Amino acid sequence: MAGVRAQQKQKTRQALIEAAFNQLSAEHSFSNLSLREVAREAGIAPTSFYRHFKDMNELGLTMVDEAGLTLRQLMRQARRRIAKGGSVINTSVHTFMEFIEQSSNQFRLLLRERSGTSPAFRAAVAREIKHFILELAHYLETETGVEANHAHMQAEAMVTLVFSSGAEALDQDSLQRAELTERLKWQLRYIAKGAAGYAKHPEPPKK
Amino acid sequence: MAGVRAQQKQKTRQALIEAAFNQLSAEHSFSNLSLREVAREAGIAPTSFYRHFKDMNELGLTMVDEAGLTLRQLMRQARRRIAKGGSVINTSVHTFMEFIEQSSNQFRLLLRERSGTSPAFRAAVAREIKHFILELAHYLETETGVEANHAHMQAEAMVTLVFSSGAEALDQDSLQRAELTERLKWQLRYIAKGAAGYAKHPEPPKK
DNA sequence: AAATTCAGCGTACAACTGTACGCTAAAATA
DNA sequence: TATTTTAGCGTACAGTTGTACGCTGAATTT
Repeated sequence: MAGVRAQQKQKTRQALIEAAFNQLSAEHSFSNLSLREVAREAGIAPTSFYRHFKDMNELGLTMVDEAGLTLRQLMRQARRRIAKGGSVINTSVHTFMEFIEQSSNQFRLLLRERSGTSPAFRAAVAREIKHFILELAHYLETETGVEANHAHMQAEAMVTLVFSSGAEALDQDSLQRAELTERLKWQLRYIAKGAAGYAKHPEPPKK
Repeated sequence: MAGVRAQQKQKTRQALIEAAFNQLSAEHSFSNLSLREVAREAGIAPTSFYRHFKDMNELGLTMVDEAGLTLRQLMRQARRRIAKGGSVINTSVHTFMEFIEQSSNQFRLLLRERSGTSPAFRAAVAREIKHFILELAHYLETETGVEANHAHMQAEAMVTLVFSSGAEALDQDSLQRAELTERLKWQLRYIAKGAAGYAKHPEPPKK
């Protein structure tokens, strides 16, 4: 049983999602996408939209999930690179910038809806970012021996900076982007250095 | 010459601006305000709108300016408080949180349009934030003796964190807000501490 | 082979949008 | 006082939006 029917349905569902992502851009945000335009780009009649989503809102939440998935996959990749001996800051920043370059519209969605108009959206994005933060916090705690609460605040600050730089990077060419990345790394180092003083088992002063 | 005519014009112009700010909220962002609704709330006919602004866009830019002005006034106030002997971090954070509480819709505008769909808006917001950063950078440089470039990166990171926390604070009650503020202060301290190592005239190790 | 399910379509409608155009009355100017 | 200027209004229109409703034909189930 191939399930020809269900298979086709999945396909146009995906077409809708992709059409919506395509219409996101620097000039077009989710909240002013129209159901009709999305349907048009996906190649179906406006009314057929409802066979897949009850709402534009429901589409949007699905898109947030998808963007979150991409982000999590990237994180896993970063972890692998780090495990292979890459520097944490370098690898993470570099990986994140790849995300922005390759999936800019997915990032744009997360970025904008984080402070957007729909509470459900904001919550969904916050949840995705939380993953990010928790994972980093855990890493920092075990790896640098910083106290749990401090590790969490540190992770939070770092993720905030990375996201914010990502937002700036969206508008920039690769030269500016390289400078931006350098600055970001410095800023992350400030935090790492500043937070290092709060280790669980305070190590004896170096040397 | 009171200029009765011009005076009245200014008044309804301001009414338009305030109507627009009123319609901004957690659920309503600038890009989906409608000219007609704004005109309705301001108590004028839709077509009269054009006597004051060529565009909704032009209205929006005016609003960004106004929000920026509020922000700058607040900054000046913070500086006065600091000069009177307040701690820099405490005073700044506290002042900023006042801005968010008292002018949440102005802050919402800056927050959202920073990563919004109009390049002109993004530029305008960026300009306002730049003021903020430059001023802080200058303060850090002269006051803590950190090297200029580092001072700027440090200021940038701090402003980013403050803004980001402000965004979160918008959704929260005063208890959560208090916790958030505490966390933010820690994070700022990380940065201050971490960046302190890059002073222009490296001071001899303390004591 | 007959019956059921259902993705997609076309039509239709009411609500709302931005804005062109010309009028009016009051303020400003001459 | 006579003339000009202009903020604000009402009408009008074409375009777009979301979505209710009923149909169709092919895939699926019985």
